[in-house]
Amino acid sequence: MLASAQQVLAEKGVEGFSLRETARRAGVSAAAPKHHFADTRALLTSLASMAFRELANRLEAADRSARSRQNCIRAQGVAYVRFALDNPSLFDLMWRATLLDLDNADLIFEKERSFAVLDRRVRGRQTEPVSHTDPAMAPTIACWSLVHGFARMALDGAFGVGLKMAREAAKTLLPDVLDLLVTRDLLS
Amino acid sequence: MLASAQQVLAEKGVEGFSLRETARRAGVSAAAPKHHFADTRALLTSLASMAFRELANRLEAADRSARSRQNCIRAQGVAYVRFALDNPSLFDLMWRATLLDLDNADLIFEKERSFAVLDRRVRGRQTEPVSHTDPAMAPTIACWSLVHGFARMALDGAFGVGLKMAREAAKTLLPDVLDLLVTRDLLS
DNA sequence: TGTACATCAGTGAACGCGCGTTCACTGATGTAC
DNA sequence: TGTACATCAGTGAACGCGCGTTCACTGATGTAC
Repeated sequence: MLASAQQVLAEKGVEGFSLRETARRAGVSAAAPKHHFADTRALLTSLASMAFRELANRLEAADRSARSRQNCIRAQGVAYVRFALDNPSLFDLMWRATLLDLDNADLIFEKERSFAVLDRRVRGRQTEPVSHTDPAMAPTIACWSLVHGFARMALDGAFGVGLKMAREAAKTLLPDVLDLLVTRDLLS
Repeated sequence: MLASAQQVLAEKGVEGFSLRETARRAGVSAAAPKHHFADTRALLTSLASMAFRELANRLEAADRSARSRQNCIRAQGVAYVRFALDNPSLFDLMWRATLLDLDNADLIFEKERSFAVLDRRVRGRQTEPVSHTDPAMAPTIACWSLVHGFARMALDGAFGVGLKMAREAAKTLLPDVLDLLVTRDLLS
């Protein structure tokens, strides 16, 4: 069921997603999904949770792959954008608040985990986790915003239409952008 | 017609938008819009063009309102996020490549104009405009990404669900984030 | 100044579409005694 | 070991919904002569 849903999402995008198509893909009648998911929202929330889990894992792996703090942050940025470009529809879904059950414990947990990976590297381990809106979070928010905005713009065709051009632009542009970020030469 | 469309978009969001509802709002039959717009895409593209024009105007006004380069950039960032939070659905639409006619001359012109306002201030007037994917654009891309990402996350509920909380978070968090950007102390 | 005609925004009924959802049902699997 | 019953995923037909689109039409406005 979840596998079919992922297929449909990847092919049709968030807009084109439907329970019926998912059931069809799973080779099952239109009414069958009701036995497993109350509604589309519940199903999509499951997918989003899985996506955040995968993202957190990738960020952690990237973080482990580098030594210096700067390189760790750089690696996380690259991993973040790659995840987005590898899973455009899923990445879309993860941020569509209106389609998800934001109170879902799993979703909250994995989302928070993703965020914590970057936060730990940016603000350091010494500081206790605080609310996202605490002024102390500004550096982490800034980093996340930068990378998130880059990923979104790439996906939305700001660097050329189509995934292929987005990937190309990311390859040539993202390293420079991250360099500016970590070397603090953003505005020279 | 365009005014009704804007109303419907604001109320129902990009997903809930429909030609029929727009016609209803305009007090006109369902078939009437066909005389003015070939399809939904054409209508939405018009709305997006207007939105980019407005955004460009606001960025220009913000830029004029400050003196130093740092303050100009800061002001543009605030104006960008305010525009997004003032027009959530419209801001959504502006970046929905699948729903727009990306070849539309008006749309391209106004989008490019918006981008140029920031670029002129970040890279300076001396440099000729180049392709968005040129490595020389990295500083502008970085700034735009940061602000764009912040706006998107605020709208997507990363700082709390609902527009009210998003606005509050923007008020307390954005100045700090922009400070980090313009003082180059992003990673201390 | 008057007549004939073209243009064109809007009408209202009808169409097929895919959607989520309902409902009584079937049939396999597991469990209590 | 065998029988009776509960559970539950899946069926397939039917429902109403809002959607975009079509079609022949009406009626006002503008224009050529």
